[in-house]
Amino acid sequence: MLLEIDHHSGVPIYRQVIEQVRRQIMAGQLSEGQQLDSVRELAGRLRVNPMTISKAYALLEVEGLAERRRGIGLFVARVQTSQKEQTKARLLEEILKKAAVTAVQFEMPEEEAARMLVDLYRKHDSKTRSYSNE
Amino acid sequence: MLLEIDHHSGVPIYRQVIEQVRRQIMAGQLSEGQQLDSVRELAGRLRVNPMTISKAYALLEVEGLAERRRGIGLFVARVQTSQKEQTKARLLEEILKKAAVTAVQFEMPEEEAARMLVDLYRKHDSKTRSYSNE
Amino acid sequence: MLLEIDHHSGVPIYRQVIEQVRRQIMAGQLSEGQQLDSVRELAGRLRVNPMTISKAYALLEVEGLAERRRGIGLFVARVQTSQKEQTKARLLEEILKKAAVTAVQFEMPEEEAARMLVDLYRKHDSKTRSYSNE
Amino acid sequence: MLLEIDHHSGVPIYRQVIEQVRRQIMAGQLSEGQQLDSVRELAGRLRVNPMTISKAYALLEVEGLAERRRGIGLFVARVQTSQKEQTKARLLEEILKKAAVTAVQFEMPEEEAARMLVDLYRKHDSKTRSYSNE
DNA sequence: GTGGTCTAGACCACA
DNA sequence: GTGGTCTAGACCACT
Repeated sequence: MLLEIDHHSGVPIYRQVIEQVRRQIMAGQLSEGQQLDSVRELAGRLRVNPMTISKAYALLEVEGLAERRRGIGLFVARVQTSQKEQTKARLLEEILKKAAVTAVQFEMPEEEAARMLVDLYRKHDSKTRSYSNE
Repeated sequence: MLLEIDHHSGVPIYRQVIEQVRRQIMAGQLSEGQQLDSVRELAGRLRVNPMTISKAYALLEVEGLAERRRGIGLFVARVQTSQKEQTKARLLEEILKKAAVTAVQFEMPEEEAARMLVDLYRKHDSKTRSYSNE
Repeated sequence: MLLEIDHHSGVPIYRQVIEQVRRQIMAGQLSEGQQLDSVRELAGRLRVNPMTISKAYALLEVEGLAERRRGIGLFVARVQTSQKEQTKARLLEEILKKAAVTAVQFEMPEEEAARMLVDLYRKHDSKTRSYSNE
Repeated sequence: MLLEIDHHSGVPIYRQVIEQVRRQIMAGQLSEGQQLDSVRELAGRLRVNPMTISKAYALLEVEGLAERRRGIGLFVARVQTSQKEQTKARLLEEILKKAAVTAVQFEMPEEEAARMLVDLYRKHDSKTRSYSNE
């Protein structure tokens, strides 16, 4: 489970954890039934207070994305594929819209914005693939 | 000076003000030397406490984007064009990168992401232009 | 953390706090990573409103001299030694220059100015040392 | 009458005016009976609001350093030599003390502080003399 | 426990 | 008229 915490972003740590776990579940990088890192392990690795992780996990459970199995740990819950697709589409549209609005406001031509997006896409894609080959 | 405050976003009001004024300065919608709305006027219009606006303005001054002239008001500061362009480019790249990463993670093909971006661009662009024609 | 506030100087309290904390950090009396007094504690001790202290701390953070760790407290940030030395040298030169200009303008001979400076230096130095021996 | 206003120092303009005129009177650069620049002229030259200069002049009059002759203008008042010397000594001690305290706090050796003071003294002195020869 | 944000309202200083 | 400062007190979020 790869998580990156930015201590200086102003975004609460527990939210960063939720956000990233949620994304990975949506993207299928964390699949149904898979066990999440234990609170202690994750807290130790990220060097944050265990209570913070515990809070994030509790909220993921409330959200229905994770299930607690007593005495064992937390597992990725079953999510309707349709709902998953819907959420993914919503998140994508949100972020693309922000990008579009910024480009319009700063007067970057649409072709240039699209080109830049594709460039960044390819750069990130190849990096990701090389990781998954390791 | 058009500002929109979302009281339910969780983002502090003063930060929303800073963010939007900063963007408008960068985009040239607020030009060098132009006077900003007075603290009291803006506070009245947005229905927030004057101190909240004052805090936002103070931080814009610290950031070097605005200059206070005592007893007169707050004015858009002189910003090096090169620095402005640099900041704009950085902001654009940041947001486009987030979009690209999301698209990769959710396995949306690059062409589709680019097409969606252009769609949203045009939609927002035409909306903006119709405003400025009013 | 020893701070002295002069309520009658006309200098805003939050600025006096910033100024003194900044100096102590520069002088190494507050060292990297050290925790500052909590907002409430300092406010109580100095008998001022917590918001006033909070404002000072927020600006120290903007200045890069302090780091907030949410829910924990404020800590002295890591400052490059070279930058620290530079700042100290600048501050010293500024104040010495003001003194020199005044002496020239009031036609006090250079030897007398230097002698007076050394006298005052020793007086203050011995006072400081006796404090630290308590 | 040479005055320099720093619009970014945070010190009120009228105080900067008072401060500098007072110093020049103390130093004898403005001598008893000499006429001060008119409010309009000085305001025009410094590019500040005439009311600001007017306020400064009024306070100099209250302080007894200047005398208003109706219909003519403002003149440097007669000041007891003893009082003048006293004020000069006080101002000098104040500024030298600040320098000494800073040097002690930043651990600059007294000899180095004294040497630096003398250097700055000579530099400023020679600059001043060359001006007065023009 | 920590700091952050906001309000309502007062008073000051500046131009 | 402008912005700056401070207070008292409430409520929130984070650890």
